[in-house]
Amino acid sequence: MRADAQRNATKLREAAAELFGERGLQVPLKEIARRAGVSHGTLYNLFGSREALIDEVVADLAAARLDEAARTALACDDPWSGFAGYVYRVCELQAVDPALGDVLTRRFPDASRLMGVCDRTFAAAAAVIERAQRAGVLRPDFTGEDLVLFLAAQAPIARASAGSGVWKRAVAFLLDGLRPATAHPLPAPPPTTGQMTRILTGGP
Amino acid sequence: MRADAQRNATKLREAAAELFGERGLQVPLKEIARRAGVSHGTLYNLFGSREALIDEVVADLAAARLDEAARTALACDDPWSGFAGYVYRVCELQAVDPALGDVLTRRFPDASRLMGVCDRTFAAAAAVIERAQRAGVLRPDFTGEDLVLFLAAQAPIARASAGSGVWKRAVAFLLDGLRPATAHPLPAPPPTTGQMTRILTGGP
DNA sequence: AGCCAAGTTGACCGCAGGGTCAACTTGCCG
DNA sequence: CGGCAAGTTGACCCTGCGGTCAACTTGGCT
Repeated sequence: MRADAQRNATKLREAAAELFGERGLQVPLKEIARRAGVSHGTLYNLFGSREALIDEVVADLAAARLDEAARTALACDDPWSGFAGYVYRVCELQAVDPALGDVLTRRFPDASRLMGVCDRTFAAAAAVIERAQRAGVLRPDFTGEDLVLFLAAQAPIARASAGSGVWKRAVAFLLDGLRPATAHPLPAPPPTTGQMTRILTGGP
Repeated sequence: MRADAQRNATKLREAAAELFGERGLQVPLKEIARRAGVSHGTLYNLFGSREALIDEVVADLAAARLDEAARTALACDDPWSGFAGYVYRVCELQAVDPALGDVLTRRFPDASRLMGVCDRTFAAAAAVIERAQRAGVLRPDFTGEDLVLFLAAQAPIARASAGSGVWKRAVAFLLDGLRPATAHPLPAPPPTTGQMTRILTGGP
């Protein structure tokens, strides 16, 4: 790869990181090219597709943050605090960085590394949940799918209320509903992972 | 108004009701015209704008359903059952009819009658909440704004999970978090109505 | 320095959406 | 039944998106 191509790729990665972070993963590619100061043709030449760019720019950063949240949660002595802190933290990440909100929704199935991050995060969330449930501090009928659906639903509100922290209230209401002592029977069976995916992607 | 214009307006209203109900209020106007079997020019000629069409087609129906839900809630002897049933009912309306989901989000500020429905619904929700709080069965720090934000966040999930009823789980978790006995202090002050509106519209 | 492959550019295509309007058709009244 | 206003049509404009590619520029090797 020639030096100028290297430079352009770097500029594009930087611009993409900025715009993804500001406005989510669906920002127009031409706008990324514009901010990077190169032609959009160059972007297509160097990356080929939005998914490839996402994989290069977002996947590692998202993985680092989400993995760290899971690690912190599991390292917490109190399983409930670990779980509650995890939910707050992931919501906060979504509030601060719109790109992270798009990770969990699986709206970019061709970004393979990102899908890997998504899968790992789902497994981590399940572990955090299970630990709390084994400790008897989290209602046993709450599933990983429930949590992901909650996070996905909150994402837009978290983004829009990043400054005021209003999203924290929704998390608090949820958490108060997840303690075993307060649990009432649920009106519907838990969604399968496939159902969850279909609901998230909006597809059939 | 000439007879053929009358007929076309009726066909357009029917087609709009169908498509709004199937796919929400942002359905392309040209598609409505296509389903009605008329030119899109006729649609613009007869209604002038999407908002006007919405006001004619959706506002009354939405008002009827939402008002009925509120009436039922207030007529319920048990304030908690009234409140809980109201939340379920509104979510169900959103699940069954995507157009209703778009009503609460205030995404069509120029549809004045629809905004009126929105305001009345907000007031009704506040009344349902207040009654339950006065009876001591609903935590006192839960506000109408909180409920609207919840409903707006759930709307896409309710739509996508209309068949399976998975959305009911989210409602159930919320309700279990709203009983006074289980309430923990909230991590953020309640949003003002203005904040809520800004969050819903995504705008500044 | 000279050359050529590597890289860049921006015009261009297709598509979809909102919106307009001159030319046409047609309901309806005298 | 004739004629005109009312109404309809679809071609057309604009914007903005993803994506392609021939023509140009330039890095860097010999």
